[in-house]
Amino acid sequence: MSVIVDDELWSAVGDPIRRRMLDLLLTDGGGTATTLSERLPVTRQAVAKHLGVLDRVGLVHATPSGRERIYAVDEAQFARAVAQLSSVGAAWDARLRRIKRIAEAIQQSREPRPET
Amino acid sequence: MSVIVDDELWSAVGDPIRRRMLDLLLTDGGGTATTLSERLPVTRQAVAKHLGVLDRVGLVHATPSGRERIYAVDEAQFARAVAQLSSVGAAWDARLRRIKRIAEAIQQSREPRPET
DNA sequence: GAAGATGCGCAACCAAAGGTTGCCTGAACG
DNA sequence: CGTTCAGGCAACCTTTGGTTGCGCATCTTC
Repeated sequence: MSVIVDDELWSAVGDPIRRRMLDLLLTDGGGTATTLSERLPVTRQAVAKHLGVLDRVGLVHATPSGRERIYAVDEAQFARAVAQLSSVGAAWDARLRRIKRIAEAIQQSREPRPET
Repeated sequence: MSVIVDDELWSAVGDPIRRRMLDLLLTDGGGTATTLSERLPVTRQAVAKHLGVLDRVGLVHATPSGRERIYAVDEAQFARAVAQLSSVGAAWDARLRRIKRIAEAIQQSREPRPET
């Protein structure tokens, strides 16, 4: 029962800069490579590349407006990414619980009378 | 309110191969670079490097046994990683809900009383 | 409308990370 | 012993994230 996710989507949100970009885009409702780069520790070009990655997996989409390209989060796709995140978290959490339960059972059967 | 996580921990589980490795280690209760590589699409050396990364962030630890090095998941640290995953998922989920609620409110206020 | 400012895309280049092959050491076992 | 097999090391390649530099297009302002 392995945890299977869309590696492309996951790796898109796996980058810390891209996570912060998504955060900023969600907070502000949209932004350009330039405006984003002003609030990030990387150059505009780096931001542009990240936007390209996010665009390719459909997490954001651009709207040309004059000489600007305004990017906004695609909520549907973003929701899918969040769902995957949650499902992996849940699956691993469940697995941890199971392991802990088993470990306790073993310990109980081995030392029915623990001291201290 | 931005989503802040331990980037080291996150990027450790951000790699798809490392996620599958953790999966395998959890399922089997432990393993060596060699045994893991047999079930992964990469070479033993690549697996060894990944194990090094996971070891450095404390997600796994090795137990020398003869000429083997048996790796196992550190459950406490792994639990922390899972918690971070979940918290990011939850935060983004909440944000999505809020946006959707606002969007609905706007639409409602616009529909009964259209423009100007 | 021309001139400067501003936003963006492209190209070259650099460094780090993931991956590979090859080799060598050292424990296990006949 | 000699063989075998797991693991560590080193060299090298490719991808990816990052930078600088430049050119083009679009605003803006006189």
